[in-house]
Amino acid sequence: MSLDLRKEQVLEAIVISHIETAEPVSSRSIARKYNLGVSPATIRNEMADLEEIGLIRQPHTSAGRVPSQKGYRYYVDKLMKKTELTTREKKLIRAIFAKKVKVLADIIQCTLKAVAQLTDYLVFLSGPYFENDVLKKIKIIQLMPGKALLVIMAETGWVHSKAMDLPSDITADDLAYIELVLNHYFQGLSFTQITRTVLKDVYNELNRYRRTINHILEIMEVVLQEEMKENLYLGGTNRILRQPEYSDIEEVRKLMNFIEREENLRTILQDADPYRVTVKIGEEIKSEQASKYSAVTAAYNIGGNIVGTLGLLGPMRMDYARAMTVVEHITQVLSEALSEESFY
Amino acid sequence: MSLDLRKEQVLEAIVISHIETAEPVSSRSIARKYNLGVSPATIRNEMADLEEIGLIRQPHTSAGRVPSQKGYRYYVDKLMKKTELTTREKKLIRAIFAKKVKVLADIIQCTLKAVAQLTDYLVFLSGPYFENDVLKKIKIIQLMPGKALLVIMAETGWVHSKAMDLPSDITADDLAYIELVLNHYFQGLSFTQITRTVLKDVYNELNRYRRTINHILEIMEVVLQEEMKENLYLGGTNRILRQPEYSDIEEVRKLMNFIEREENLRTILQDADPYRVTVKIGEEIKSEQASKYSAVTAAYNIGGNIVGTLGLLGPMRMDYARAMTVVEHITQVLSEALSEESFY
DNA sequence: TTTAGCACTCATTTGATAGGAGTGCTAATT
DNA sequence: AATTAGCACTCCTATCAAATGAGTGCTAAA
Repeated sequence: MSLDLRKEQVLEAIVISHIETAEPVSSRSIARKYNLGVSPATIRNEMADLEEIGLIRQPHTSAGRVPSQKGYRYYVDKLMKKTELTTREKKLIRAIFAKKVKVLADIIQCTLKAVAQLTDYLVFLSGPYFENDVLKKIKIIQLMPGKALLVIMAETGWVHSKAMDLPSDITADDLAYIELVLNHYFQGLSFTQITRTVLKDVYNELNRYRRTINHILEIMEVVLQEEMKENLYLGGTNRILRQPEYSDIEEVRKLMNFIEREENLRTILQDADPYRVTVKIGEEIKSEQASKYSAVTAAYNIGGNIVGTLGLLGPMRMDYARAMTVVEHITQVLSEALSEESFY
Repeated sequence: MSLDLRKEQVLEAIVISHIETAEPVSSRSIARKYNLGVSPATIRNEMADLEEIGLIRQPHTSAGRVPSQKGYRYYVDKLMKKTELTTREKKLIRAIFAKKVKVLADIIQCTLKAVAQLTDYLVFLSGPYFENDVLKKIKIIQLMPGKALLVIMAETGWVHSKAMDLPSDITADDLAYIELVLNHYFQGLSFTQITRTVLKDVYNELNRYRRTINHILEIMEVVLQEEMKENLYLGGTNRILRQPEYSDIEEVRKLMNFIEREENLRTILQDADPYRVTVKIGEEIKSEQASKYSAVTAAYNIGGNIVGTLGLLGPMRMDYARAMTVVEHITQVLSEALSEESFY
């Protein structure tokens, strides 16, 4: 479906104006603000047509028009112009990320903070995960009697370690043997494969150390799951209250309810195209409760491998151009920050 | 200041009723619901007296009474009866904590979740910190060329480890030597002492490894700071929207603004008496913006050492008895859970 | 000392009205 | 054939007065 030029201009005017003011847009205000060189009456005619196609609608008979979900989609796909961040804003972002942060959690906090400074939407992101990371080596290092360190090294260079208690009758030789077996079974496997399969084989092989191996495998599982778990972080809850749609407390409650269920946000992130900025408008988000929201998402990477996704959630009347620019830029900065050095 | 019995009964009725309904309490409703054996007129007289002392006030001339900050304080100190959690609720808590959680972050999540199930107030807690934990031993373990693991063991049994990159020209002997020196200087010192002092001495002693030692000290600092940082966790933001005081969006904004500034919450936790459940009402919280809120806090411990504090924040019209019970019980469960085993 | 009774206050609800923004349609204009 | 001026019509919103009712304070009687 494609519209003639003037219809597009009218639609664009309606979308832009409504995004800005949150109010229905009247034919007169379009004639005034956007120089289309025609009278309100003409615009009204066009509006009637646009409404028939379903791109805009009227909240009630004597009101102006607001874009429909379809209208926003048309706008995003065909009319929207890309925007840029100001140099000031870019500087701001650099400044936030500039602090030497060595811990993953801090970088995530920086990200949330940066986005919150740039938009009044909800920010959420799935923490880096390494489902496909491949295990390079396992080490068990005895720290003192009854206490050892389990170290898991991955191909990507990430190292995970966790302390654990040992039965007192385990000797250094035992540990060395266990380490050998574990490496034999697990080396070269991806994290997913490890948790799914081979566990049983190992268990049998190391039968005589049952108590210890149980413990070790349990801890390995914890570590791996920790690593593979796509942690979800959320921010901007205060900011979004500035959006006029949330001057009604009921709407706020609904929104809070929606984001309270983590899987809602997870789904949005998972449904995103990993290779480009994705825009989901209203019912395009696969969740009944989300029919009034829109989400803009983009993936971020470490050294080129996609490891997580960042998203903005806001009312359907979202500044899509802005949101896309922000999401794109931030994921890029985030990727760089993560790729720069090895983290814990 | 002490009141005669009937005044106390009236005050108690007003507080309880207002906590329940969030509405001003009339003399008639007291006469009806609480059998004081007197007429509304008598109660009105008592109310006039109570108002004069400043324990209650009238929102406007023809309205009932609501407790004042002083009134709540009197109630909490002298009238309030302790409540108990139902066995059902206790079971619920057990269930939430029962899942095998090995990671600190998970336990915190459990805590937030449990409290959110039990009350409709904001929950927040300062994560366990170990300012006074004493360093037992440092180990540097080479994993592969250019990569080593820095392990910090504390007297409490907690073990922290972090991977780091090494200059390629460092030998195993070098590392052993560095380890020796570090232990020599740091062993037996508390984490606070380590970050504050001795760093310089070490730096001089290990001058010839400057590049490496810089790196190691930096990482040590990160680890220790991570450990000492009183992390702040927050939950229940949705739940508190159920409180009728937050059916006005402006109030919500103010509240969000208040909790957005972490130091506000930090201050509340720091001001708490570590040895008992603390109740701060209205202006007793040292923050201008908090004059309409109340907070109930209690500390939790690991093996008897206090390591953090948990708090509830709500409107002044808070169910103090309930809040205190919940806070007390949860901190206890949390302490047990944390003391049970060694975590990462 | 208590309480019935009543006048008084003031927030809230209700209903009616006016105003205004905006549309849709028709007929005139270009 | 396309545009537009003009006007009737719709429906939301603001305003105001009046009614309502909850609750008090005070006085006088019990």
